[in-house]
Parts: sequence; C-alpha cells; structure tokens
Amino acid sequence: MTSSPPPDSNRAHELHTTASQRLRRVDQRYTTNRRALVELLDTTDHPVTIAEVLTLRSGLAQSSVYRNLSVLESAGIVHRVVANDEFTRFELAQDLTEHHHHLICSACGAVADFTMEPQLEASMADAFARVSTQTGFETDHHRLDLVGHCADCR
Amino acid sequence: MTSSPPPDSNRAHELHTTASQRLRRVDQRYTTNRRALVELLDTTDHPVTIAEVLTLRSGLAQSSVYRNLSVLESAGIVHRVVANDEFTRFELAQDLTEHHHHLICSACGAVADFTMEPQLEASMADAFARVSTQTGFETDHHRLDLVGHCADCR
DNA sequence: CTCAGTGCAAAGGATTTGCATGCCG
DNA sequence: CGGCATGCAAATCCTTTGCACTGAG
Repeated sequence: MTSSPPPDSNRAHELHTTASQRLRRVDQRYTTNRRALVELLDTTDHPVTIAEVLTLRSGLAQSSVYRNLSVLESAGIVHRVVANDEFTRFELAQDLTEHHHHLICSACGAVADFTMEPQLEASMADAFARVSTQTGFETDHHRLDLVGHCADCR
Repeated sequence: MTSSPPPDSNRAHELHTTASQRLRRVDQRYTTNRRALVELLDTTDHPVTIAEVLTLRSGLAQSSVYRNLSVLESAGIVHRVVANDEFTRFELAQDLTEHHHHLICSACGAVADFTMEPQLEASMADAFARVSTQTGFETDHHRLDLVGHCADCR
C-alpha cells in the first residue's frame, strides 16, 4: 500500500464517464442508484442475480433494481446473462470489461467467468462471419458457456 | 433379413429404443405422452417452447408437458435451451441428433440451428479441456449461441 | 417548478404442485 | 390389484407495472 492513488482509480473513473455518456445517448441520467449498480457489477468476478444485488446493496428497492438494470442494459452498459436456473443475471458489458465466457454449474447454479486464447476467439469469429453470410443472420455478439459441475459440486 | 425398411424409419426406431432405455435407467416409463413429445421434437429443426408443443399437440395437458419434458431431461433425452426471452425451449439431446448451435434473434425471439466445421469444434474442445484442468470445472457440454437479428428482422 | 427516478404494493405470467382419477404393468 | 402418469386447478415465485412521492436540475 502506498499513498499514491490506486492504479485502478483511473479505470473506475473512465467506467463512470463511459456509463454516463452512454446513458445520455439514450436520454437517461446517471443517478445515484444506477451508479451504485455499476460499481457493484464492477466489483464482482461473475454475473450477479437480482437477489445478490439486494443483499449486497440492501438500501435499494427491488423494483428500482429491475428497472435500472433494464435501463443500463438498453444503454449498452450492462449485459443480461441467462444461465440454467430461473434467475436472470447481469454483468458489465464486455466492452467495458474483458471478453470472457461462463462456467455454469448445473448443480448449484453458480456462474464463473473464464477466457480463451485470442487466437481461438479469432477462429471462431471467422466461422461466425461465414455463418452470417450463409444464413443472413446478423450477429450482435456470441455467447459461449460451459455447462457442468464446479469444483465444489463434483 | 426381410425387405429393407425406409432409411428413416430405422432412425426413428432407434430413437425410441434409446429413449426407452434411458428412461428405464432412471426408473421411468416410456409412456404415450412421452413418446409423443420425443416424436414432436424429432420433427422440428429448432428448439420448441411449451406453447408450441401445446399448439402442435393440442391433446396434451400443460402440466403433463412440463412434467414429462422435465423427466425426459433428467433421463438425458431432452435438452433445455435458454434463449433471450422468457420462454424455455426444448430440443432432443445432441447425442440423439447432431451437434449444433443456435442463432437467437433478439428482435423476434426465434431460435434456429446451425453447425460449424468439425475442425473448429475440435479446437474448441481442446480449449475447454485446458480450462477444465485449470479451474477444476467438469464440463458436461458447451453451448455456443449467436445473438443478433435473423434475416426477417434485419 | 417540473418531471424523471424511486419505493411500495399489487398485478402479471411462466412454471410448479396438490389431489383425485385412470391406466399400464 | 398397486402405483405411476395424467389432468385440472390452485399455488408459487420471479418479474413487471400502477401510483403517489421525492429530489435533482
């Protein structure tokens, strides 16, 4: 620990600046609650459920969390993640973090992040481009999940 | 050997045999309703929602469809597909059909199947094996979806 | 002042469950 | 015969919505 500013504070600052800009672009404000959500999502290393949000930030009203995550999603700041259980999860959009994928435990429902070699990502991107050409489907993004059992549930 | 049956009827026959075996393995019966569901899923080229099932086979009770798809899933005959909307979809397990992925239209919710080059699949499988080794996560299967806009919604 | 954002409570809707009946083994 | 599958209806629970209030600009 030092007295100089933590290296991450710049990143955090940029994150909020970007969030604010993207919200303005869709005529929305960067309110205290929305900022709290972005900060929370920036903290975790996995997509969070609404229940987690309410536990970790117990001041927030449930309906506002739903509404604000929805707004943040439409502004392209957060991303909705569907896993195997009935709970919707949210994470920061991948252009605000790092491109990654998910390990989904079908026993306990846990979702963890992982990344793959850029080279393999590139091969996949090529393949997706071919699929688009062949099918007329226009791809916004892809999602690649491994479904199985986490270390705890094996 | 008797007179040779049409090529597809063998496939269908095997499908039902396999289904029956897998159900027995988990102490379940291959009832008329379950057989109807397997036949329906074998017909479509995309995962179907409960609503579709009820429309296409209007004799079935909603609760029985839910229950039976659940049973078929636990027997490894049917696979649950989560898309972008609020509807759960089901398809035959990929070892009963062909390994494939999904094109998910975020506008209309449509889900279509597509396949990729075996070579690329193999590279991905290698990468997944490495991830498993590193994280202790045991992979049952992977799912790769492209999310975007289908030809109709572009 | 104005109006979007917020919180509370009630409604909505896909999915699950309780229970009586029917049917397969 | 006995027990599982089925159908109907009611319950469940995540999510959405209505409405009055508040606070930022």
